[in-house]
Amino acid sequence: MAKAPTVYDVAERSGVSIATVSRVLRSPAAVREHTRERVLAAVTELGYVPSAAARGLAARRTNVIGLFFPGHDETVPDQPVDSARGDTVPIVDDDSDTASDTENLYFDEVLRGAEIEAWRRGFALMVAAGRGSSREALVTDIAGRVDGLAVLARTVPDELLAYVARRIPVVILAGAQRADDFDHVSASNGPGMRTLANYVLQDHGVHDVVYIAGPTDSPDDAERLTGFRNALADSGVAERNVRILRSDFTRDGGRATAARILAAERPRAILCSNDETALGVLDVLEQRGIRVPEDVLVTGFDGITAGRHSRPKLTTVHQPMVELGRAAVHAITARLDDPNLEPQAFTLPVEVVLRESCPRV
Amino acid sequence: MAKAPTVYDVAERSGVSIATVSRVLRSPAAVREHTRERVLAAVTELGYVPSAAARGLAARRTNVIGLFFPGHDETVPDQPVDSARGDTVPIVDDDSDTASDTENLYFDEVLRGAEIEAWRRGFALMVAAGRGSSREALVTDIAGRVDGLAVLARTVPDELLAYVARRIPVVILAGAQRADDFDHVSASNGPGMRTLANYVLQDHGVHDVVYIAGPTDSPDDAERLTGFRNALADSGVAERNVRILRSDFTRDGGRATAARILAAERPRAILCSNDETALGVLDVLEQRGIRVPEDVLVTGFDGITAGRHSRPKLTTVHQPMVELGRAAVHAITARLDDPNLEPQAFTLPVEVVLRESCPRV
DNA sequence: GACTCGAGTGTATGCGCATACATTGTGGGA
DNA sequence: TCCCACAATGTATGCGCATACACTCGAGTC
Repeated sequence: MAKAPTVYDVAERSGVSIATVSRVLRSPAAVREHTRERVLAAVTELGYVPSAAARGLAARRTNVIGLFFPGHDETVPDQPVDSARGDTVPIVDDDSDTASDTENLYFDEVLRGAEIEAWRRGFALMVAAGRGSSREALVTDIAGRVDGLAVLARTVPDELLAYVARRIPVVILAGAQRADDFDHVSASNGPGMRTLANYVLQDHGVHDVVYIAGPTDSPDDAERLTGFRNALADSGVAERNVRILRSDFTRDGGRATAARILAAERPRAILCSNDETALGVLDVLEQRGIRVPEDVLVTGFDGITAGRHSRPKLTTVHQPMVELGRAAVHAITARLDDPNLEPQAFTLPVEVVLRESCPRV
Repeated sequence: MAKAPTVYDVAERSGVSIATVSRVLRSPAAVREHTRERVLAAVTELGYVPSAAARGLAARRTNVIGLFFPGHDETVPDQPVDSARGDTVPIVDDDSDTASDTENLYFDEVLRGAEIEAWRRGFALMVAAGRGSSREALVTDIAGRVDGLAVLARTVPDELLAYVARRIPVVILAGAQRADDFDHVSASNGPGMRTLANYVLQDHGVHDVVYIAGPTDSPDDAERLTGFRNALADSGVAERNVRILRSDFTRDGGRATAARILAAERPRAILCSNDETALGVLDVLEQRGIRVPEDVLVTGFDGITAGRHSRPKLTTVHQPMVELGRAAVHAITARLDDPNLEPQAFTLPVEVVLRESCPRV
């Protein structure tokens, strides 16, 4: 790596001042064509690459947006990376680990959306995982590098967000719409669940229903539960005639809860507040030879990929994850354009996706 | 957003010089504890967040690593992001699009590995998708922001990489080990396929085999094909006794190729150079009532998640994608530490994963 | 008691760029 | 013909930080 050329080198080589070089790069229209060509030629010859640090310093903005997502360091070994030794290739049996492909996929799509939208608006995207230790250091480190920050809900403690939000716009992604000063982007959890539940209660005419809620600290879950209750009201079903249980959003939790449910009288439908729970329920039902959807209807929420491949395929409410990422970036840029905006809440539309576990009637 | 405080503000407030403030943040041990505490108190009170741009400029390094991956703008609409209008939730039928979860997942895991390793080494991670248009602008834009760049193979034209590589280390991820000046990180494609093919040829004793290769411009594919040929030699099978066809790495391509294969005499095994192709083959076999593995063995390569959920589950060679990401960052940091290193090639170990489509004998 | 030495801190400078302002050149209107 | 407006370019400055170097001061050293 030779020492990187600077505007000064380019200016000297093309016989202009550094201001002109800068203008060629930032506002080409302000420079005569002849001059511009000479400068660009020098740029290419020297292999000039503008320093984003210097530009950021001078322009007082970095044109970078940060995206914070939940951490995962537990799962990766601390060992150094090694090359293969020799050509030995082990042969192992099925490695199915259903745990790993849920949140990942969710995040992957959010990232995709954020990246696309950021690029369209002329920003680069920086990513970081929220980690258990020294989270604070990470957050301020990232905060110093970006013009705005999107944070997956509950990845970062509130007081830390507040600290960062004193300097740059912060948007909270896919959590609750809380009454705080942050911008929020999320999906219509309540209406989604309400529509799906009404489909079961009315179109399928099934009133004998169990609802499996998620952890109490999840704001999404609270909204979904409310949606379910609204559906009960819509359909004229008294809440005391249905069971509402709590699980923990995991597949294992779904299995355990399904076992509890089946210990009593078997319901005609089990509505789950997320897909993983529903997959766990399906596991238990299949294992006991209970047919889905003939004996029991099952539904989830989220639209994770695994639900498309389950047996039977899972009916669910699909969240627009790519759009969530895009909306987050949109919210940040909107606030950068006008810092005095009132705190905003974007609620993105969802879709009920009917598959085998609760088919179209 | 109030104007961000700087080292000068912190220095003034805590009654020290800016040099001391800087030292408290960068090398705390060099400052007396009493002083340090005063400075840190001022930092907190003012909500000081160091400017990465200024630091990067002064220190001549950004502590950011860039990750370039294949683009995907085609799939996302250009419309602005809207909030939900009212609470209308559409109800749609199954939306299965098998296309979307392959490369994504692959990239997601690479990203995960890169992010983890970067963080461990004190770097932030910036991501960008290689896009059709104005790729050049994007690349140099990112290049100016980072200390090193990891690029998914064939995302960026070679001459552009060469341009960037004049300034910062560039590592090519998961492509061929080409004879160029870049560092390379990839998986043992050849040995992986060789081992899997030998398992079919020897352990299963199946010699009546068709091999479906991928596109000719894929270096990974070339390595896999070589691995297959080595296995033929290992097992004493003449190449003229097997068929080698070419497809395009897609599920649709797999379907079409399977149809071609079945037009002639049906083989006992079909080895595919990637998982998607294999999934397409499975589609056709199931549709024609041909049993897998009883009638035909099928294998893939990559270890994508969809292969764990297929019917039957797909035997494959699993690439360590998280490790690829980590290794890429490792390679970059190694070169930053010692720019005079010879070009390196990391080849990461793979695993043959036996599932239903070609079970353990 | 003068001297050395090192720990702790301050002063001054430059990193590479954007940009306000100054300067020069050019054509059109009076 | 002279002046002015505007286009094109140059000059000078500061963005916020890291760091080389200078400086101070107190504890040893002899």
